[in-house]
Amino acid sequence: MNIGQASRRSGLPAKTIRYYEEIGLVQPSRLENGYRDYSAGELDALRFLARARSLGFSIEECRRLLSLYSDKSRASADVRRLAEAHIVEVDAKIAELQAIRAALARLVSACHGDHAPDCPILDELAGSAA
Amino acid sequence: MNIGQASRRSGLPAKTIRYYEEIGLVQPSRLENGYRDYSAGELDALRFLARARSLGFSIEECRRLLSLYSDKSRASADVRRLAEAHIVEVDAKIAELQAIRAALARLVSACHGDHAPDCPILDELAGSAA
DNA sequence: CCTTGACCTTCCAGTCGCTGGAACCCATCT
DNA sequence: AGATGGGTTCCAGCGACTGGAAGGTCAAGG
Repeated sequence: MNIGQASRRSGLPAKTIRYYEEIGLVQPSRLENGYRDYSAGELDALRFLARARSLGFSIEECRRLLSLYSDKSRASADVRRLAEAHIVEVDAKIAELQAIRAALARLVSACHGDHAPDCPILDELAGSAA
Repeated sequence: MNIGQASRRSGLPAKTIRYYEEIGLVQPSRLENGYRDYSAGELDALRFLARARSLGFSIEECRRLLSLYSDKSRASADVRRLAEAHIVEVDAKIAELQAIRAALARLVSACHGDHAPDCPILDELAGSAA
């Protein structure tokens, strides 16, 4: 199957699929005319990547996951460890964003938002307490 | 004040401060020896930037905020609009991360995590339901 | 046979917000 | 004079793509 089909069936842009080949994630064979030719297994790998990336795994984590995926002797504990470590990262990001959100909400609620030039948001960004 | 002091007092790395100059955010005058010389106002601007960036405003949003900050005739409603738009973005990111977190937690809880090679996490990433 | 249009190929540059490093200048202390 | 610790410039690289130019390939239509 050519890259256009692989793109449609995996949901990944063709550019991204080429990029994944370049960095050694999924390397298809080529037809005589030079076109990439994706096997069913390679399409599976692309779909796998699309899902793992959408869950926020980095490319290097995806590479690990892919190799565990194709390693028949892997221990599921390895995979679980990777996923758990990733949850910890996600939790940290959520907490950070929630703190940011709270700070912003406080700023906005302090701001009358009219046509007068004095603005507590700018005042606070400029100097007093963070 | 030289860049080292400005860095210590603003909390921004010197490299970052030089970068901000390069992109036209804060452009200090120079001493005879070529060293950057930050005024009190420029230090304020750097602190302002440090805070706004830590709240997740993009560089371009910071540029807007800085210009509102130095615009005596601005309406605080303009600032408020920017902050509110930013909250909407932050909320969207939080929601996305929470969805990701839930999906990961579900995967992890389905995985026995032992030394056997079958692993529901990989199975699910590979193909069935997302 | 020629053209059109949709594909495919490669390669290079740009995104965002820094960050690291090389190579060099300047200031101060011993 | 030399060591240390500033400062300066410029170039390259991060992650994970994305856009665009320039050109090869393929199937269908006039």
